Amino acid sequence: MSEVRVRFAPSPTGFFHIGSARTALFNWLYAKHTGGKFILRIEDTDKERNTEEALQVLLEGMRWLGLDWDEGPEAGGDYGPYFQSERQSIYDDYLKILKDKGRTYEKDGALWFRLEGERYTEYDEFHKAEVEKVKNAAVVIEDAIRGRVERAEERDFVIVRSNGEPVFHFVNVVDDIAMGITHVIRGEDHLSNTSKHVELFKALGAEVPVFAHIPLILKQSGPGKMSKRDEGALIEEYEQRSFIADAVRNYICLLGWSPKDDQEKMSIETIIERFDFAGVNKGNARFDETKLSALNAEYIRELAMDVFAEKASSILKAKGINLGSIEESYLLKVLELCQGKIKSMDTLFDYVHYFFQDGYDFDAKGMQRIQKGVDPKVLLGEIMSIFENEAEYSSETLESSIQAIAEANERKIFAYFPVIRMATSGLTGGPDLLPMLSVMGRERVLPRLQSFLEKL
RNA sequence: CUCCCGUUCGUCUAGCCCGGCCUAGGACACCAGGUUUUCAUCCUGGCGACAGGGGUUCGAAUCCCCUACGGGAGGCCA
Repeated sequence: MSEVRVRFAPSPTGFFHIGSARTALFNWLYAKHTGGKFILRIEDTDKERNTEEALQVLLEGMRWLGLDWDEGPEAGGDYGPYFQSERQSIYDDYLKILKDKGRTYEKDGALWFRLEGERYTEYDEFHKAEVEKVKNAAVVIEDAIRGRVERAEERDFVIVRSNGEPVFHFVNVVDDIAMGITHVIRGEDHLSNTSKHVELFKALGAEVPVFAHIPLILKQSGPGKMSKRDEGALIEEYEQRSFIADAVRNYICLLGWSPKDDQEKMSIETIIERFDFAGVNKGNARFDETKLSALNAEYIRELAMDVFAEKASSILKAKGINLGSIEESYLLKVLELCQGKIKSMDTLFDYVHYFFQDGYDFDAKGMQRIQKGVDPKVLLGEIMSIFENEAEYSSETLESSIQAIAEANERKIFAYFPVIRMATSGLTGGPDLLPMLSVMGRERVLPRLQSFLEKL
C-alpha cells in the first residue's frame, strides 16, 4: 500500500477562514493518523488578490493551530513548486495530453473540455439561453464519508480562459495528479464539481484519488454557510483575542467529527489516534462560539503556570501595565489567584489590574450596596487596627483577627468582606478575599483602606 | 430551473451501516438547589429532540418510498 498523500490547497485571500482551517485540520489529522504526508499547495492563480501579506496570514494561522506541513512553501519538497503561479509548464504538459486525445476545443477564445456522449440543445432556465448538453454516463464517486454518489456532468466546461489562465477545475486536478495526491479531503461545496474532476482524471489517464467530502460549517444564526464576514469566522480573530490555540483546534475538530464516545476535550495526540472518516458526520454543523468559549475556559484552567504566566504577561503588557517594575514572584502569585477564575484571557486585565495600579474606579452599584448595610465607615473602623498592627500578615492571621473582632461586635466575619474588597479593588467580585489581601501585602492594602475611609 | 448532499434536544453530537439492550445517552447553553465572603470552579436536579406522512416487520430513531425543510453546485470565481 502506497503512502497517503493529502493536501490543503487554499487561495490566499488575506483571511484564514474557520471552514478552511477545518479542512486543513482534517487533512492534517488524516496524514498524521496514517503516517502520510500533508502538503500545502497555494492556489494563487488570481494575481490581484494574492499578496505576500495574504500568504502570511494563512501561514501564520496554520502555524498558530499547530498544523505543520511536510511539503509546501518554506518547507520545500520533491513535487514543487507549491505555488500554482509557478506551475504553468506543468499545466501545459497536461493540456497537451488532453489536446492529443481530442478532448479539447476552442470556443470564444477559451479552451473547453469535451465530454463524451450524444449531444443535444435545449433551453436552460438557469443560463437563460439555449445551451448544448451531453447525454453523459453518470460518474460514480465512492466518497469515503458520504458513500456512493452518482452524478452526470451534462455540459462541456472551460479549462483555459481566453486570457490564457487555466481554471481551477483543471489546475486542481493536474496538481493532484502531479503531486501524487491519494486522498482529496475538502468541503462539501465541491461535491457537485467532483464529477468534473473525475472526468478530467479519467481523460488524463490518471488514477482517481479517494474523495472525502466533509460537511460545511453554518453561520451561528441565520441561513447559509459561514463566510468571512460572519462573527467569529476568522482564525486570526481568536489569536488576537488570546484564545488558547489548542482549544480552538479541539473545538473545530468537534464540528463535524466525533470520536463516538462522548469525549470532547482531547489532546491532539488522542485526536490523531482516533481520527478517521467513519467519525465524520454528513450533516452540516452550526458554529457556536459559546461552546468554544466554554472549552477555551477549560483549557485556561488547565494551563501549566509558566505557560499561563507567559500569555498573561504579554496581555497585561499590551494593556499598559509596566511589568518591568513588578516583582516576578508577586506577578506569579496574582496569576495563581485568578487562573481558575477567569473565563477568557481577554477578561484578565479587568480581573487583576488593581493588583498592579492604584488608580482604579469604584463600581457604582457595589458602592450603593455597601452603603445600604451597616455604615462602611464603622465596619472599616473596627478592623483598621488589624492592618495597622498585625505583626504577621497572612491569610490565616487576617482571618482569625477579623473573626475575633466580628465576634466582639456580634457580627459575622463576612459582614466586613464586601467593604474591604471594594476598598482594595473597587469591585464586587474577584479572587478569594483573604488570599487576595495576603498577596497584595500590607503595603498595598493599608493605604487603600485609609484612603477609602477618608473618601467615605 | 436542474442536479447533488443532508435532516436526533436551542447548539455540537451518541445511537442508524448489522431493527429489539432507546422510558433516545453525553456536552454547551438555560433554569433550580447545594458548596463559596463575592465571583468563578465544583456537585445535584430540571428543561429539552428521532422533520411529517406512508409502508415493511411481532417490533423502526434505525430498512424502503413520498413530502417538507435545510445546505451545496450548475461561472472564462476558487
